[in-house]
Amino acid sequence: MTAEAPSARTPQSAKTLTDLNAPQQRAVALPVTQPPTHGLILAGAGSGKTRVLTTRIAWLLAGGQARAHEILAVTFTNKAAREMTTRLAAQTAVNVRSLWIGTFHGLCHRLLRLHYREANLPQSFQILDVTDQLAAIKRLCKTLNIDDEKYPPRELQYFINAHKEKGLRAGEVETWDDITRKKAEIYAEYEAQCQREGVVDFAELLLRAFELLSRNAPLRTHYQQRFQHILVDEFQDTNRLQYDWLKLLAGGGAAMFAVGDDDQSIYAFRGAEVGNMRDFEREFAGKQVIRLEQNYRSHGHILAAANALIQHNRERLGKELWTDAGAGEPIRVYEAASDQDEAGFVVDEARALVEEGSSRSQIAVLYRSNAQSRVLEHELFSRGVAYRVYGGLRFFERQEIKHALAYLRLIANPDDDTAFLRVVNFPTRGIGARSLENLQASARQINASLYTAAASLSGKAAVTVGGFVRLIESLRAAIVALSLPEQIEQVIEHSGLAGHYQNEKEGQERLENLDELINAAAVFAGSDEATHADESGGMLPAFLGYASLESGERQAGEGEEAVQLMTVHAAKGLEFDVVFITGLEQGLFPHDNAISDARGLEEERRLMYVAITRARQRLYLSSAQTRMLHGQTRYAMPSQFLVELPPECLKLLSRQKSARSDAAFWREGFVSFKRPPAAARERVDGAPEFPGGLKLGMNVRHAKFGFGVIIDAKGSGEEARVEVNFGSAGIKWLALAYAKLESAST
DNA sequence: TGGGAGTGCTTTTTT
DNA sequence: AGCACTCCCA
Repeated sequence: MTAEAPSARTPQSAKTLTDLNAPQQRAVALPVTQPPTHGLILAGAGSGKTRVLTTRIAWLLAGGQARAHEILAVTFTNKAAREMTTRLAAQTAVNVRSLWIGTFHGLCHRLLRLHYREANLPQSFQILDVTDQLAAIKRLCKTLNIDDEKYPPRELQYFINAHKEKGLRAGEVETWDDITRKKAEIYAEYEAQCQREGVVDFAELLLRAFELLSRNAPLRTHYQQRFQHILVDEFQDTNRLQYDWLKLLAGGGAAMFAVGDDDQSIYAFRGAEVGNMRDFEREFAGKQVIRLEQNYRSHGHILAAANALIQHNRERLGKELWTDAGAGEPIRVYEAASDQDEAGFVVDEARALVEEGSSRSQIAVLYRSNAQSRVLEHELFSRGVAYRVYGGLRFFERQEIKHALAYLRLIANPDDDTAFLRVVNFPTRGIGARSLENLQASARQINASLYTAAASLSGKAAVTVGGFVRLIESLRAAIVALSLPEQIEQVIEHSGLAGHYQNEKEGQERLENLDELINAAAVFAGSDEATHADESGGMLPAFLGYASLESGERQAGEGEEAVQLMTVHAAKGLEFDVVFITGLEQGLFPHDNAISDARGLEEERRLMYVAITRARQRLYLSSAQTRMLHGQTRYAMPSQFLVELPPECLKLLSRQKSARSDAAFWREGFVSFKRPPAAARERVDGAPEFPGGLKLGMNVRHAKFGFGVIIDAKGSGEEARVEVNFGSAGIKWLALAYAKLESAST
């Protein structure tokens, strides 16, 4: 029961409820019962998912159904967590701070900070990000004398994380051959190293928190009784461990409210299990499945295309979006001769749109892989169109920031060998590989951290390495009484980082970033997050944790008046008036690596579904017959996804003027997805010729595989073989002596 | 110690 | 092609 007059807020809450459509209302007002009524909300793209989630929380609070501290809301990104908090603050008078809203990792981090002893961690434990983790693994391999040809550190990292995400410790790994057995051994050594150094990686945050609750009955009971309502966003992206963690927390009778869209599951490649949605349906008794299918974002043709496309997937829970907005404009399709031509087309259209009054920031250019951005950027740049690329280095990943943080980490936790090695000789202090090897050897001998070992050195190393230790000690003493931003400022100055970058040619920007770090610390110190975090262990460790979990803004400014360039993955959750989906070629989108197996292809199709549903009013689809990739020209057929779209939603654009009517025109365009385009002839000129008059890039026809494009060739005479891309029939090597290939160019 | 040359990789990515 | 990483030499 909420003590302070809920009646005062009820009218407002009732009003928000009437703003919703019927299924949204049902979801928001899912009754609070005992035993609990769980909700699985299948929320299609643009169906008001976040709104339902926050309104549900507001409804629970306003009606006195739940108290703030009984609510746990989990998201995947910090951005989503922030957005939920902001929206909620606008919707309810309850103090949003007393709710637990955060990412899986953020919440687990909080649990571990609060109960570090029970979790068997030092109070000052630090978080390893992906880069730190890889460095730690490389270092481990070196100490253990592991052949990094046979066991590449990256593979080991994947191996370790994949198992942690399934909830498996090194001892629980299924070993069926020597390689796996060895990897499991390294995994065990890695765990021991992390434990010794007092560091946890991202996956460990989750696994450790899970184990903490599953092994410690009093704690488990405490949290199970506390959280009566667990709400999860983007449920389709959860991995096994996250799902188990949720189940464990909900085990005491909490109501689960999971919102997700199986059709937008595009992270299986990194461990997300859509199957969790099916499992939820099976495992949570007393659940209600509610479908949100009304789309408030896109015009009709765009939605029709998305629906038609996704229907080619077999593994679905089933859902069909509809809108009461009109059909809108047809989807514009353009088949370019080359990637440069494609870029030219995009920029032509974008400029025209801007001239007609469109905002540049409402135009997004999407692509499957980052490598594709180069050509687009070049064209936008040379023709003076402002643009922003998403992706790339983020603030807390910058070299100078990581250096500064490493000093701070070492001050907070001297056992952090990763941090030690990062800055022991940066800026250079004459500590070379040789002295470090000696140091590592003596550290191993006395089973202590590098820092501890460094303190007991003698001889020349005592001067250099010992000097570094004394530097850290004096920094720690000097900053102990200072505020967080002052602490960081001191460390940057007296570690020698500032001096180093002042002398460096390109150091100016780095210095500015270091200033920005001080700024970020000041902002952090005044935030709610800091108040939460400071409950356990002081401001500095709290800030370091924040810096690891919140990698910071991408370079791109979201609202800026610039055309937005990003991968389809990065576009998930965003929407734009105008969207270009580029590079729709078989082998690129869907990507080669995914085409061969059905599950991979379905994920690619979901990716395409996500891309299409980003568009509000206008959607462009483009492909290129020729593309420079990895320094080589590649030829490809248009993507099979183009063929899977309903032709009546499409309009083919062409550089050539046609006397024919629009309708006849697109019809011909549609056919061209199945038959090699006539324009392909142009690119055959100049290509090397092979026996039988065939050339690279030529369109051919095969009795069984149908139409295709020659993309490579080997050998000559009787031995001559060509590689042909047959689109949806796949890519095949054919011996010219046997395969009857006929030229299909007219 | 730092830079230049040689080598290999290259889908998507948050925490 | 472009980038990150390693190795070797001055």
